Amino acid sequence: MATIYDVAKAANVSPKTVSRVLNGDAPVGQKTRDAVNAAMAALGYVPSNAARMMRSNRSGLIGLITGAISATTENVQVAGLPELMLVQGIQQIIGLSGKTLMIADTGGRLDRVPGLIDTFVRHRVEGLIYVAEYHQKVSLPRLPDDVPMVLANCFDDIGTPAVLPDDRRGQHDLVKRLVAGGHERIAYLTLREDIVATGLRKAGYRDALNEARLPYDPALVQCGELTSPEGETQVLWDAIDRMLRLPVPPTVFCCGNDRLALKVYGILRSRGMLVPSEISVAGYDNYRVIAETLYPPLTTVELPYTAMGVRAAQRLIGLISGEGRDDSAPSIVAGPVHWRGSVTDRRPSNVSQLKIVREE
Amino acid sequence: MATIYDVAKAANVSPKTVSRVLNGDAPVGQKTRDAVNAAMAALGYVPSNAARMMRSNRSGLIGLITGAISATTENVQVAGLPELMLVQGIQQIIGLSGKTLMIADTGGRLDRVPGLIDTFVRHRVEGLIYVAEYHQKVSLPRLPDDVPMVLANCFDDIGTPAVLPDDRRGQHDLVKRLVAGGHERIAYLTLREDIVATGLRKAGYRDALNEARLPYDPALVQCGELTSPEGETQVLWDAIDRMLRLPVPPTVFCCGNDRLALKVYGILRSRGMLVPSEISVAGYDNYRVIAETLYPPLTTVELPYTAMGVRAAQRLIGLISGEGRDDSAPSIVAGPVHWRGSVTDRRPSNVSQLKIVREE
DNA sequence: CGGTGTCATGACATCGGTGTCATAAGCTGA
DNA sequence: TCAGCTTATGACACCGATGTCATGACACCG
Repeated sequence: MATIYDVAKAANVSPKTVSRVLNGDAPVGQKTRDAVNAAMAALGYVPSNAARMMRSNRSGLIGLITGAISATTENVQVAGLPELMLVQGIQQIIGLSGKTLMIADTGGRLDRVPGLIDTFVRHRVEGLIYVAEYHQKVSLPRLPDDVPMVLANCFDDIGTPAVLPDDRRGQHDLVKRLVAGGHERIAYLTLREDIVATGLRKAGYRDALNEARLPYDPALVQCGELTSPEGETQVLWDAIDRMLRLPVPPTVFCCGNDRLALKVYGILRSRGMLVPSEISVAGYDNYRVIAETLYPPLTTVELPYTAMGVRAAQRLIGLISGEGRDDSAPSIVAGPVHWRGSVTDRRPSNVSQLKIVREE
Repeated sequence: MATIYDVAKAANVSPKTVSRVLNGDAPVGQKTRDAVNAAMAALGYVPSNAARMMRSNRSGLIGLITGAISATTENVQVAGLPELMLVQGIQQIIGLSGKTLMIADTGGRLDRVPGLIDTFVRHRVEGLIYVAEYHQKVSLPRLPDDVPMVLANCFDDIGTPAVLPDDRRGQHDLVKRLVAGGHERIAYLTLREDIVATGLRKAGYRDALNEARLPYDPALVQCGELTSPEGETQVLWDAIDRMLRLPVPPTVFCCGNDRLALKVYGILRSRGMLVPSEISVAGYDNYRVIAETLYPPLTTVELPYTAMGVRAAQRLIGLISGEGRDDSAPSIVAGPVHWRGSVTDRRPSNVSQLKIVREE
């Protein structure tokens, strides 16, 4: 591969002049410039980032660690894929800043993280983003002091800058809208109890009930997910069965995520109940392949992954350029409710004052 | 950040000795070694890849270009997400080889590819993999001669090494199994006509019918997908309606992909037909979030993305180490049929001789 | 005891760019 | 006409590793 010396020789100038043409950091005569450009084209010259980096000490690299890619095989359960949109949001901002994103995947094994961090530090990344597969608490090995890090979709004990979804508000907004639509018996099939989002969303669910002065009935809140997929359908079936047999059964099932809602569709239909005319269903995530493809399309809350990615990248860029410590609280990003055909209002009501995204 | 000189000074040795401790390429006395290790730990020294690369001219980097990540927002239609498993398969092999994968995303815009390639060449990647979102023909800008490339899930005119899914055989295997299960009127709701896979799978469908000496009825093969999601449900509804009104209606619907099958579930059920007791449904892709979550779970053909990724990475590693031109034909990778509850056999039959993956 | 080989270590050049400084040419204005 | 400035260009050191070669200290062998 041609070097700057080859180009200099071919153009009959000094290497430094070639460098000046490349970087435009000092005036170069037109004739010289043309000669250099011609030589570069003829030799197919591409400057070496390694050499440039050595001198300038700026790699232009941002490291991204994620389990998102590998999450597709194992653990489909919890993770799903949409957190990749987080990566995409990060891409957008990093690309704009002229830096290059290096993505490394944990392959689902947390014990690989230290190795990946080491690789990144060897490459002298200017900053690091860690993306978790779902909202959770993490604890990562310490980095060298001069490598800033931002956590996306997760947080830790030691106040590392983080970007998180507003699960509490999301569930609240959805339930509030359901209440406005006349629903008073709102069932909630939650995700596993040990998941951070579950606690937050249950709180949001209660917030909305309280606001509307509706009673909270624990019988309407049940866990619909298992760690392993075996028997999950059965658990879900039983939970739904119990709730439908209540003296005053629910008129709508909120589900912990869209995948669960997909399952609930099947179960309700095989019980002969029509969605949405006899029973309404709502999800969470706005996992579009599911939510938009289901028949009828699914009302759900968007997990604002793209926006979170954008936010995380912006915070990192800020840390890199500002050099200042960023000790501020986690950024909490809320997503809109997507109102689709899987929910019907129980009575006419004026909902125009609500900020709801309406589709289709 | 500490350098090898800092470590050398702290340990009272020469930089070269530190280098020897790092690389183990020459014997170092035990006491010296301990002193060096202590100094490295104390300073938090991490060697610079850039400097190492300059000297050795080996970057240890593999470039990967994909639209897969960004495909999550736009174009959900065609792409779906599972091709990320391709990336995962690649990761596995590349990680094993001790090299580092740099992933760049096109953000859905093909015009960004040249820029991404340029960035990679600047980083002196040792090889490049291009991953397409679905089986298609591509035409990429020429690379410098010394950077080998492998295409995954796509192919080009000029014989670049490629790895492709065996769409023809996949559809053939599925239909063959359906026939063995007693189905004789097999409907096929295809993807868009302009997609490479559509032609291949239709051929596979006919292959299987021919083998079984079943007649081919064009009325049973209809396109069920549109470029835009608007009105797609209607098109699908009409196609299904036409086929169900035939004098001898189909007993099973094969769908172009699992997403389409999900839609078909909804449509069939809202027509009051039970899956699978009254009508069977099969998909394609083994998009697990859909196929395993649907109720009943979906029979489908696996698009062997992980295996394709592994294959592509292996071919690239071969090109890099062997230095030999690899002009061999594209690698065609077949995936198994996943037999699940969405299809029932029409009559008892011995299918034990078929190589079918049975689940659940 | 001197020659030869192995072990342990250091001096120095080198990879491909860029920052610093020097220098030469051309132009301006008193 | 010459000091003083700008423009255009080159010489050289340097970034942080590692390959090459040299050197000194021993050990072994005939």
